[in-house]
Amino acid sequence: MAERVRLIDVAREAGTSVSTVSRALNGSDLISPEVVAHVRAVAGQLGYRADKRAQEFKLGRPLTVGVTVPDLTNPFFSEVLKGLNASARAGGYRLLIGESSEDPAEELRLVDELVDYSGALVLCSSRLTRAGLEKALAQPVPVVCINRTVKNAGVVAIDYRAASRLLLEHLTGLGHRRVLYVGGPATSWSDGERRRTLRRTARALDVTLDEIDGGWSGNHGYDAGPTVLHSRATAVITFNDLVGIGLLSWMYDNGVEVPSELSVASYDDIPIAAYSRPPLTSLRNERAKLGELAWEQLTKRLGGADWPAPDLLTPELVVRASTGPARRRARIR
Amino acid sequence: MAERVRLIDVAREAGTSVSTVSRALNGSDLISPEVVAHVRAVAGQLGYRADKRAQEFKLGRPLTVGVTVPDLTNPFFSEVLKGLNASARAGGYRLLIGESSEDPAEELRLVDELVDYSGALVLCSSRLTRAGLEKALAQPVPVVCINRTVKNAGVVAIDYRAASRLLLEHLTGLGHRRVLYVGGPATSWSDGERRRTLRRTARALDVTLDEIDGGWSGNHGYDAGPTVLHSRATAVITFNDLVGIGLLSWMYDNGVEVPSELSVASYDDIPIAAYSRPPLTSLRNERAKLGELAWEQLTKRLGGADWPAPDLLTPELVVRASTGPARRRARIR
DNA sequence: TTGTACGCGTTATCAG
DNA sequence: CTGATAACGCGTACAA
Repeated sequence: MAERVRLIDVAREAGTSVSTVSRALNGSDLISPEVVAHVRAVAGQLGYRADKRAQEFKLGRPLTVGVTVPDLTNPFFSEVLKGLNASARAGGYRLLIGESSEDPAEELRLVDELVDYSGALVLCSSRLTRAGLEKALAQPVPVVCINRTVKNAGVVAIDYRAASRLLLEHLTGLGHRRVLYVGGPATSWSDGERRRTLRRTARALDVTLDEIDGGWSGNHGYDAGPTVLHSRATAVITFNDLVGIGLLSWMYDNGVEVPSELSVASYDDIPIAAYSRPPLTSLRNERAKLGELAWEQLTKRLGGADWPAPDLLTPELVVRASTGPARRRARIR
Repeated sequence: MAERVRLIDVAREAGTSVSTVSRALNGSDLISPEVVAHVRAVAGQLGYRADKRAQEFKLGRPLTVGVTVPDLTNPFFSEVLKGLNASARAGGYRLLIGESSEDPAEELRLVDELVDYSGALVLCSSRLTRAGLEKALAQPVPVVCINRTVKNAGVVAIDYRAASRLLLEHLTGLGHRRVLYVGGPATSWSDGERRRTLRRTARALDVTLDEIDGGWSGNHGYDAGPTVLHSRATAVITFNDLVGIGLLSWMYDNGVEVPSELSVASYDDIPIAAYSRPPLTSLRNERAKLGELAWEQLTKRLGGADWPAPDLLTPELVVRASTGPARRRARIR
């Protein structure tokens, strides 16, 4: 374990001073080319590597963006992280991750902890209460919220109004008049938005909309099976594809034909949605782009500008075999 | 944006010195309780928060563990990250993430970059060549490899020998004598291990094993459909569940009955595997535990001990409906 | 028990 | 153009 080579070692070896070495290495403007070459040579020879931590410490805020997600294993967040990471990295920043386990209190602790090491924060699908969010925004670093609208912060979100309209219009176009929504986590803002926009659109389209609570995983969808079956809906919209696939699975296990007896559609269109039986009609959204836009907002803000207007991403309906014409259900159990 | 309160501000306000404040706050041994109380009170009142970066800078190595994964959206890695993150956090460390995009060169760059900010490194399913791995291990911080065996580093991996045996024994028990393996990414060590152990076990069980190349996503499985169908195998083992589900989907689209005409089994048993049609027979492994064990090895090592012996996790076969008795296929196209 | 002074590794300021 | 030197915010010998 060789001793770490420091700036002063290079200076000594090059027969000059630390300032010169620093300048030579950082490409300062006023310095003789020969010295630069010499210093660089010596540095290379000695295997010198600047201590990035010391640099950033000296320079000010850390080039790190702290991110919180409710659950690392949720494919939606994985892709957001992917996009955010790529952009941030391209901008010279690194990602410090925090997982709240869907727990608002934990999320607040995370924010409090991450901010100590971060120059900016991204809250992905924050589960914080309104009050909690206020506290988070009071941090001395810029904060962007993904899928959560809020004042005085960056906002990047899916346009759920458009999303819900696409879904319901598709279903009414197939003749469905009675739709059931299987919801997501109670703390999820986007679940609230989905419900709100669905209700509103349902009213406009004269569709009867019922709602039940759910969650975000396949289990939640599977467990909702009996309730769904006993409802009078001819079509179901699920919080996301995992729930949708779980529900499809229950229907299959219980001999309910999809889509002839029941249509199922969903939000997100994660890759696996194309491979369910039947393939799931879903709303494609650019999740990675959510992360990229979050980073864009951050850079602008870090550059001294005010927060840009919220970025709203309009999803696209991918129609697959899980939705079909409305028909009276053959069997009721 | 209030000015940041520093140690010296607290000292001034408390009418004492920085060292006293520092000691009081850090619970030093020799200091009068009253002073401690007083300092704490003042600090609290001023809303003092230690600059963690300065602390860590002063104290030495950063309390951060850098992690590389080939792809953030691969569910396998998500769960590893989840486990690692939870453990590391419990140990006072944070996770700095890096995604190599399945590119060995990029992974090496990542290692080189992350090490500047990390007190330890975890390479998850490293795609590095042997030489690249050598370089990575030459870093001045301890490195743990997940799903990759190597000398002079921590190693945590799935026991693929046991895994492959479980799979093949299950299939031979159903009468299959001709099995096809649909492989994963060429740079994947674990794909290599799966092949190696499958071959070896196939020989022992007198099973004919064929292999084709694939990848890690549903598309790879779907695209392998025609080749699989035209092979003479009665059972297929796929690199992972995503590939398996993609393959199932192709079989369905093309009217091939699973498992009556073809059995499909796979590695990993990600949650969605239970919801495919038919549900996928797969090898359950504790992915989160891989992360936890990696952290355990790291703490031991950071504590000054030698690297512990590699941790091998034995998977468990979850038999579902995608595997059944071998039968001559009804149709060949 | 407390305070002073120094150092962590770097960059920036200010003389020269 | 270059070299001392002062920070950045904190912990801790050493001295008192």
